[in-house]
Amino acid sequence: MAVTLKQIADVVGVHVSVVSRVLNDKDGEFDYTEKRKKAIRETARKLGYVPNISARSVKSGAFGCVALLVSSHGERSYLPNRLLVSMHKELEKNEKHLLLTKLPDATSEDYSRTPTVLKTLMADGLILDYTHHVSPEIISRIEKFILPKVWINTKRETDCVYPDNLKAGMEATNKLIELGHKRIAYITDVSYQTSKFGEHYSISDRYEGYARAMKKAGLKPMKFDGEGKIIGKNQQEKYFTEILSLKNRPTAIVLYWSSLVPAILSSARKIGIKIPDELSIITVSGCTAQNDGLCADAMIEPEIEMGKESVKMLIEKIKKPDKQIKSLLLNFSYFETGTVKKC
Amino acid sequence: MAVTLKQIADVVGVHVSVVSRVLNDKDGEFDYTEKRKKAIRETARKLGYVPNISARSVKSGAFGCVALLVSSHGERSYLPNRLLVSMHKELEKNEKHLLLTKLPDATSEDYSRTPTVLKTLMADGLILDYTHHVSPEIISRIEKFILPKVWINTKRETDCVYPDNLKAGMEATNKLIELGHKRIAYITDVSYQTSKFGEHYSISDRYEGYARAMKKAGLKPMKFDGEGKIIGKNQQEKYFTEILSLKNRPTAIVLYWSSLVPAILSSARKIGIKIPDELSIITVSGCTAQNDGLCADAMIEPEIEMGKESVKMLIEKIKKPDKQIKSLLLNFSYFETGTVKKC
DNA sequence: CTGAAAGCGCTTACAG
DNA sequence: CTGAAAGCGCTTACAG
Repeated sequence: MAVTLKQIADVVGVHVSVVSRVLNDKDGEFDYTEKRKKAIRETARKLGYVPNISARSVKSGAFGCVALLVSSHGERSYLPNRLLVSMHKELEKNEKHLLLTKLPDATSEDYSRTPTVLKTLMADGLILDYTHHVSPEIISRIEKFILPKVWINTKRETDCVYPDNLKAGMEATNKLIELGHKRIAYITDVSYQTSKFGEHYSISDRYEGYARAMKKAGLKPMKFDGEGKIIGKNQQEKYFTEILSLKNRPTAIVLYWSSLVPAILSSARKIGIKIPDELSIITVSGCTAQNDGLCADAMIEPEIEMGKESVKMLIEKIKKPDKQIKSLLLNFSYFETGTVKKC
Repeated sequence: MAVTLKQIADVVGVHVSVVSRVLNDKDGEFDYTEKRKKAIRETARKLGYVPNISARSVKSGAFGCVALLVSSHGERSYLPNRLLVSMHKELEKNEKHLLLTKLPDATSEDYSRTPTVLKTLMADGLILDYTHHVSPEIISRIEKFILPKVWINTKRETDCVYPDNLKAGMEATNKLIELGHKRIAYITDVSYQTSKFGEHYSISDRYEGYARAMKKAGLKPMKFDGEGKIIGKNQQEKYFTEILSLKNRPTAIVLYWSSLVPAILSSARKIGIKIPDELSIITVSGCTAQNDGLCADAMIEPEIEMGKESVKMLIEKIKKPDKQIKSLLLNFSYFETGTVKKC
């Protein structure tokens, strides 16, 4: 079906090797006549020749491709637009493509099925976008896999790029402390189910950052976690109404994730608590939330940097597969919408 | 570096063909002894054999891979999490991988550089995630490219899967009309820059849906588009304050995209307009906004369906490359947060 | 019933 | 200076 070098060679009346060299501009040391080169190039164009990358790979031993393996939970997975775009940008500089693969889901029955990228040679390296929800079997299979790899969004000593969630929790809290707040609550993401394979490191780290900042300022942590239960969408407003009706209600809130912002806002509105005058809010969220209508100040995940840095680290590892690289921590940025004020 | 069939064959003392057949379970018609088969399998495991997919592709002529080409604008591009995940899910059923490529950006200097996927055979088909910001040269090069392709998120007669933006605009408007609203405003996304290569079809279609619904109800359209100018983040609140202070101010708003929700909410709050009692809001947004803290009722883009249906269509086209398939329109869903009320 | 050989499309070291 | 041949890793039709 597809046109091959051989077909061009037959039409022009030369050997495939000549065609290959001319089309790849490797004719530097060869003195093919301009006429012949032109004939080859034109025939290639006329026939609609497109080189077959597989054949090239077999020779070169490289794939020109990096695979991103993403852990997921049902329809959700940590795969933000900005992360992908910045990975792509950095890969482009290195003339590599991006292959996307979802890791088997903890909620699915086949949660230890090995994905094809881990059973086949099809990339030069792996980026593991690992939040949680991945079975220990798969993790160990990944670790044993021959290709160079870099982890993102998880906490590892080496070969890893991840956001500094502890610092983010600390910064958000300090910001509120500096504005004079004393009763600062930390609210976990009660809308989201934890995994049977454990929690994401950000859950403990963000809280830990908050707790340290509070302790350092001599303040008592106030943590609300719904007692570990998941609170459905239509119960969330009630949940916050209870918190905001407490005798010593918090004057400021640090929120694990922005999913609960609507519930807090509408609850505050109904009770008659004005934001930011009577209640300050800082949440954590992703880059796109800034364009998608987020209504609270937020610590924004360093998705762009994570994409870029992980690719750079992987390229380095592809060049020197045995080298262990010290992990890289990334800072969050701050997004202002006006939900934070002096106490 | 990587282990090959030959190495296994040498260790076990058989021919490569035997190894290939045993490891691929193609030994049905062959009567290799259990002992030999076991030796081959164990050696493969011990050496850490992983088949090279390129070599396989060269033989089979197929790549087991579908490329997604995404148009983009700077760091932005239409690449929602749910779209990717659902594509991946459907591709997995067909044992294909997903290759991600960004199309050259209208804002970059090399906006007509052909991406490698369009110069090389590396996939069995293409999905074109085309919003706008792509140069006409590239579009025509895509159209000429030999592989089967399916377009998404754009309006084409055939080989295309796209959200019914006209209907979405109509439904949002009708919902407000049924609740008794008469002064319903349509507000464009004044925060977003249009492209030099034209607009996305959703811009005219959503408005057209709104306009038709208004007309049918005998109401006069009220369109606010900032006179075509881009309004920066710190000017948006003022923009809405002006609109909401008009003598005959709208009692309801249909919003092109959710990016402006924070500005509307805080503007309404300051003027003292209660939501939803005195102002109803319906916006349009993506799937993830539902988890990322969207604070307004919204028509949600059918990202999951678009991913699934586009892959199904492409698989069909890969089987029958010459077949033209009638385009598929998808419905938006409705996300309720409580910003809509009777007038 | 089994193994050796041909061939997929390409590139490049090597012989003439 | 040029062209034919070898070979990348794999699969499978074909000869013994």
